[in-house]
Order: sequence, then structure tokens, then C-alpha cells
Amino acid sequence: MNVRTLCLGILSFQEASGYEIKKEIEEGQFSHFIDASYGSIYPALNQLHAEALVTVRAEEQSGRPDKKVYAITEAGRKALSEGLSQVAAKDKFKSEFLFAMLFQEFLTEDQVGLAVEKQMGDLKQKLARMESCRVHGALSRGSNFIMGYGEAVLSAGLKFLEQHVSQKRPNKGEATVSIKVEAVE
Amino acid sequence: MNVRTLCLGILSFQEASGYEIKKEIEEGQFSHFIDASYGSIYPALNQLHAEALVTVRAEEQSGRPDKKVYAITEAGRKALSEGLSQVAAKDKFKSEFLFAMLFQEFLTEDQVGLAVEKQMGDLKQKLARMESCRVHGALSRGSNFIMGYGEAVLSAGLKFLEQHVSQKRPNKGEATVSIKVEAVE
DNA sequence: TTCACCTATATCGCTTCGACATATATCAAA
DNA sequence: TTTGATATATGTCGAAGCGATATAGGTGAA
Repeated sequence: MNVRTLCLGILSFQEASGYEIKKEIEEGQFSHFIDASYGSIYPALNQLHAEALVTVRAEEQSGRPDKKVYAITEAGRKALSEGLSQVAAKDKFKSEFLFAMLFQEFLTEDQVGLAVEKQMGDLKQKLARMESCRVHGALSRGSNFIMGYGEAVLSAGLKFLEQHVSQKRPNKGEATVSIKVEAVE
Repeated sequence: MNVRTLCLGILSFQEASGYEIKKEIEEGQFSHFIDASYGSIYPALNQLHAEALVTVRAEEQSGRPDKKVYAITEAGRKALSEGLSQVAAKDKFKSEFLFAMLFQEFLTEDQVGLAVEKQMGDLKQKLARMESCRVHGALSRGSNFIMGYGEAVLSAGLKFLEQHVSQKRPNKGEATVSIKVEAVE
């Protein structure tokens, strides 16, 4: 599955600019299982437009560059449907955190502790993000499903780390690392 | 973190050829959280050799091309240590399965069912692979940690899907899709 | 004996990432 | 009050990496 199909998917929910698509990928309900950069989104949108799978409309803005709002066409919906019918590739999970943990002997105890705390913060942040997506309600069947799956998986990781930490440092009273979990929204 | 550091990490455990590194990535304890293709491994090894971070030794084989066995050097260990000290990037999780689930209305019920069964098979396979890594024992502190984390996360996903399936199809008696979970090893 | 799969290295086109460039608006802190 | 950070918005470009393919003989099952 490529970035073109990804854009079509998001546009099938609502029309949007490239910038808004990127934001949706970073902060929306997609955020925990897809990714794409500007360097692939903008070229993809141009391509889709050239293939008449989307339409564009320039929205004037004061000061900023014109916002180019894209909308999916009927041909675009058909292409999306075809893209989704392909057998899905296996999940890809890359974790530098786990890689580093595997080589603990190359790190100091502090470095390991810091890495674990950072990972816990990251997981909490993602969970909070999904929680806020839930609150904004009106979720489709598909939305509910992926949220449930995401919560299950992220919580399991967090729980494992919490157990590991409490097991390793019962009551050491050492300087605690404060992790800011920014409120999303 | 790039493929060079990845190769150094694997070579810090034992010397290996490019082919063996790829196998380790696909089937070893790394398999559920890292990935790399031949297209990046072979060039990476050449680069590492040019930088004297690894040594090469050609092992003759009957029939096949010579096996080029790489071993990490002291400079290589230092480079690995430096690579690991960098703050780890956030986990990257890409799931075409979840993307497709989000757009269920574009698919038939059969397609959705099939996708779910496939996902469950994939998860079971990964769990089995980790189980077999456990059996082969002699695991380091780091190994145990990442296995525990992996099992926690994969099991959580599987459990969620199992609940979803039993909820959706209590006793329909329809043609069941048989999923072959190949025994690893 | 055919066919699929395994060992083994390597390249190549294409996709995608990540960092940067450009331009303006807003808001908080020094 | 000026500086700096953050947000909106589009886009490019070099580098990294993927996935498929080429090559070539060995192994084992149908």
C-alpha cells in the first residue's frame, strides 16, 4: 500500500489539504498505525490529480499560501476500493527502543532507565491521543475496531514496562524522571 | 538508526554473512521489531568494511558463491556503542490490516473475515517464533526483556481479535477458513 | 524429472523519509 | 520590545531503504 491509497482513504472521509492530511496522520485516529511525510504526500496528491482521482480547489488565505483543498472523485473511490482489496502486507513494527534494550550491556544503568521512561511516556501519549479521538465521538464501526485494537496493544506494552520498573526499583528514592505527557487537544 | 548499526549489533553477537544476517532478522529474536532487505544489508556491509568497522573472511563453498563471513572489530564495537547512545526514535508501527479495517464499508463481509483470520495467523506465527527462541535458551537479560515485551504486545492483539471474532460469529457453522501456522524450526 | 525451495551475493528502479526552504501570523517570555 | 517558539501552508532534494530480479548450483519431494 502506497501513499496514494493512503491519501485517497483520508479524502474519502472528508476533503482536505496536504497539510491537513499530514496532521490527520500525525494526530488523528490513524496516528498509531500509519505514517507519511510531506515529501511523499505532496507528490502523491499531484499524481492523484493528474490521474483525475481527486479534484483541487484553491482556497485563498491572508498571508499564507493558498490552501489547496483536495476532494476524492468517483474514479478515486473506485481506485481506493481496488487498493483495499489487495491482500494486506504484514504489519511492520520497528522499535529502536527494543533494539537498544537488547544491547543493554553497551549502556549505563541510567541510560537504560531513561530509555524505559521515555518509552512509557510515548505509550501514554499515544493512548491519550486515542482517548481524545474517542471523546470526539461519532465513531464508525471501523473506527471503533481500530481504536480497540490499538488500545489493547499499547496498554499491554505499557503494563509490561510498569511491571518491569516496579520490579527493578521498588523504593529507591532516587531522582525521578518526570515525563510530561502533553494533553492532546 | 540505520542498517549499518543494525548489522553491527547482530555481528556483536556472532560473526555472520549477509545472508545469515538477513535470516536472523527474519526469523531470529529480532524478527518482530526490526527489518531490513538485501538491498540495504549488502551495501551496508561493504561500507562497514571500507570503514574498518568489520573484517571479512571468504569461506569457500562447493557449488555456491563464497560465503563472506563478517566479524566486528574494536572500532566497530565503539561505533555500535555510540549508535545505541543516541536517543531512540519513536516506535514505528505500520499496519495495512488496520487501515483496511477502517474502511470496512469498501469491502465485503467475506473479505473482512478473511483479513481478520490472516491477521490472527500472522500474530500466532510471530508468537510461535518467539516461543521457539525461548526454547533455544541461554537468553541474556536483554533478550528476556524484549521477548517479554513482544509476547505481551502480540498476545494482546491476538486476544482482541479472538474476542471480536467470537462476538461476531457465535455459532454460524459456515465454512471455516483454515489457517496454517507453520511451525518455526 | 520436474518443481519448489534453499544457500549465497548483488544490483537497480522506485518509493519514501527527513531535513530544509519560503513566507506570514500569533503569542509568550526575557 | 524584541526575540523565539509554534502554527499554517506548499514544496524540493539528497539519501536511505524496499522489493523484485538476476545468477547459479544444491536438495528433496511429488
